[in-house]
Parts: sequence; C-alpha cells; structure tokens
Amino acid sequence: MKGYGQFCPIAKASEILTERWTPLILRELICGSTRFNDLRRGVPLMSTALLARRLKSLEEQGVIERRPLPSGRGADYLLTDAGRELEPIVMAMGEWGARWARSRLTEDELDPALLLWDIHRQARPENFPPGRTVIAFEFTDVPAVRRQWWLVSERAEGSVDLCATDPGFEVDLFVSATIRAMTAVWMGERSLEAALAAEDIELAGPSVLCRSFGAWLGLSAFAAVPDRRGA
Amino acid sequence: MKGYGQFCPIAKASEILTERWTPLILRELICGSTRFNDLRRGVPLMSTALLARRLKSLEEQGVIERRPLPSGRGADYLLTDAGRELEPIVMAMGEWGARWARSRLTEDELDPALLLWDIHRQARPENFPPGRTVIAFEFTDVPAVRRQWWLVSERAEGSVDLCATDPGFEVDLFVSATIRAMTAVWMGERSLEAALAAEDIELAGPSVLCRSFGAWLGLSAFAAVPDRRGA
DNA sequence: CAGTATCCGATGCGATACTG
DNA sequence: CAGTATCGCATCGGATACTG
Repeated sequence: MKGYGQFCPIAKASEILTERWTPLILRELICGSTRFNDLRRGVPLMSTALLARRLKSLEEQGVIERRPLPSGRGADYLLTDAGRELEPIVMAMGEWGARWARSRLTEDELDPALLLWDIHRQARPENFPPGRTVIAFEFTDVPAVRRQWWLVSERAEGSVDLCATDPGFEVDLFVSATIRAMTAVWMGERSLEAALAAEDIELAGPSVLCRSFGAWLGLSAFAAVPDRRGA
Repeated sequence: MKGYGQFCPIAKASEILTERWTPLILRELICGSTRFNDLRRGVPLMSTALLARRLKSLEEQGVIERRPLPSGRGADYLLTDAGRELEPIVMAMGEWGARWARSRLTEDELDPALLLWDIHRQARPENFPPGRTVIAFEFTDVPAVRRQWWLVSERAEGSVDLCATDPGFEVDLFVSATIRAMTAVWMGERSLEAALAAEDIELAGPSVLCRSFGAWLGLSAFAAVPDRRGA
C-alpha cells in the first residue's frame, strides 16, 4: 500500500513529506541548490537513480518545478509556492532534531565532503578579503583521497567555490584539523576557541586571516540550539 | 541502511519523524489518546504488530513514555517533553496538507469508523444538553456492518462515547447521511447548511437538537484552512 | 554534466493467528 | 483488552553500468 487511506491532512502531507530522503532534498533546495549535481552533493549517500525518482515525484506533487536550462541540457529544480511553505516545517524539524536528537558524531556521520559543502554554502563572500582568497583544509584523520579541500572566494564574483582537487592558486590560509573537531565546531558542540586552544584545529597564514577565520566560517543554522536531551 | 549517515539535525529528526505511520501516531497522541486500542482506532489500517513496534521505537527515541497501568495490564502512552514539542510540527504538516495536498475524498478514504472517531474526539460534552444524549448515525451508502453508529454524551461524566453496536438507549437525534457528505462537511469542503439543503444529510428529532447539531458537531481542526491548489 | 536502465537483495510491512 | 509471534510477499532502495 502506498498512502495511508485517510482523508486527514496530516496523513496527506505525510504521504509526501515522509518518503525516505525527501526532507533532506527539501533542505538542499531551501539552502539554495537548484542543480541536480549540487543537490547530489548534499545527499551523497543517496543514489542518483533514487534522487531522480524523488525529484520527479516531488514535481508531480507540486512541491518543485523542473525548469529545463536554456542550453537544453539539464535543469533547475525550484521550489513552488507549495514547496516554499514547507520551509518552516523542515527548519522546525531541524530545530527539534538539534534539541532532542543531536548527532553523537559517530564515525559514519563524519564526512569532510558534506561538512565542507555545508560550510561553503553558508560562507558569505562579503566577509572575505577583497580579491581572491584561497583556504586550504587538511583533515588529519581521514584517508588521503578525502583529506584535502580548497575553498576559493572570489569577492568580485561574490562566489565561494569548493574544490576537492588543488585549483592551483596560491593558498592564503591553511586549516589543519581533525574532521571531528571541525564538525563539532560547525555544529556548535564546541567553540572554535576551545578547538584552537586544544590544537585540534590549527591555522597557518597571515594573522589577519587567522583572526577572521571564525567570522567567515559561520556556524550551522542549528548551532545555537541548546541540547535538551536528559534535561 | 537505517539512518541517513548525516550529522545534520534535519536528518536526525527525519530518522524519527518520517517512519511510516509515525506522524499519524503522533497525531493520535496529540489529540489525547493514550491507550493502545484508542490509538489503533485512529490508524485502523495499521496492523497491531506494527503499531506496537512503532510505540516501542518512539519510546526508545524518547518521544513517548510507556506508563504501565496500576492494574498491571496495559499501559498509557504519553508524550514526553520532546514529544510535546513535535506538536507544532505535526500540526504544521496538517495545515500544509490542507492547503496543498487536500484529500479528494476517494472511496478508500471514506471510512465511517475513522470519521466518527475524529468527530467524537472533537465533540465537546458541554455543548450537549444536560443528562444523556444519544445520537444515531446512519450512513446510507456504506455496507450494513458499518452503517450504523451511536454517539452517547453523558454530560455528568463529561464523556462522549462512540459505539458501533446499539447501546440500547433511547435515541434523541437521528442523523442520516452519505459518508461522503458527512466527511466533506467535517473537512470544511461543504457547509452543513448546504448538505442539509441538498438532503445529503438529514436530521430527525426534537427541533432544538436539530438546530444545535452543527454546534456540537464541530469541524476538523483543518476545516478552516483554505485550499490553495491551483492558485 | 545530468541523468536513465537494470538488477537484485534486504526488510518493511501487512495478514493472520495466538496468548494471558 | 493489550498486545506477541510468525510468515511471506512486495517494494524500496542501493549498486552498477550506461548514455547523449
């Protein structure tokens, strides 16, 4: 059986919202991703086949609109009015999760690609110095293939790009950290200052950049939500 | 794979909230049901085995508390603090559903048992006349076994009970209706007046009771939400 | 880059029966 | 009334390969 066989609006909404992965796809759309491969980066453990199926399903349900690109290849996936009204629900789920179901940051949840994808999306170019700024991340405790990442801010273009391979530019700031420490800071579990003091995160570069690191890094949207488990 | 393998609080919340049937179980708890068989009536298409499993799972996740009855048999299922904080999310889902995913009231969604379970729960005893009031429902277009229902208000006890078999009391008000008309009125799709005028709902009894029918019947919590599909 | 096609395995879930 | 126990199927979804 597919649906719930109930006329109740909660049941009807659940038939759409509670399909596996759907809230996470909505999160990606809410955060501003519109292209298939960008969405994919936000749900790396989801197969492309399933993502495509879900997008099609969400389109049929009127939550998103698939707008083919002028080039004829690919498309933008955009929230409809209905989809945009799901934002408060998805965000409320996140807030509830932060309060009552916080991640214990188990091994399998520590993923540099996902973490930096989050960080790069939140990073505000206007907080970076003028011109191009390149920040190199090295995660000391992950396998070589996922160890190094580059964040490239081009203030003129107002863009912050994430690279998994060396873009070749001169690096302005080196960040060396354990994936756990960087994730904990991002999630608001630890302060950046504490992680720096413990040398779980180390910075190398001009002191002006080191000092502004915290400013442009920002934090997860839910970092400020207090943990209430056990309260 | 069970979870989503992401530290994101939306993902963590989704692991709990988006299991099949879970939002509907929460709805029942929010509406005040605490006993296994009451919860069951709210999700009649769910197997008892699965309901039991979900309740256990929700207990482990800290959303509900299972409090065995003093009698030693059975238990009350109560929302914890965490569970109570899910209420705005579940209700927001309902509101979204009422706006953007309204039921078309297809055959399989028209269920007298579920409709009257909703109605009886919403019915406020204080709106009934003093003493005992018995309302008999007859759904003219459903099979004989589910055709007749009795709503018994005992104002002294402040209770409204729902019976699928004749409780034997004298009936004060007879309501005869199609299941579709009664459901449409309950859901706010049609006005009671229109359904009465079209004789899709007919009342028989003292005129004072007939006139107050609409008052104590009430409407679904989402009846007032405007349909925005196609807008 | 932006998906589609196919296959197969796990398991979620519904049905039914049973128990104190 | 308040659940357990068992079983078997369907289907969901993950993996892999492929395409314009």
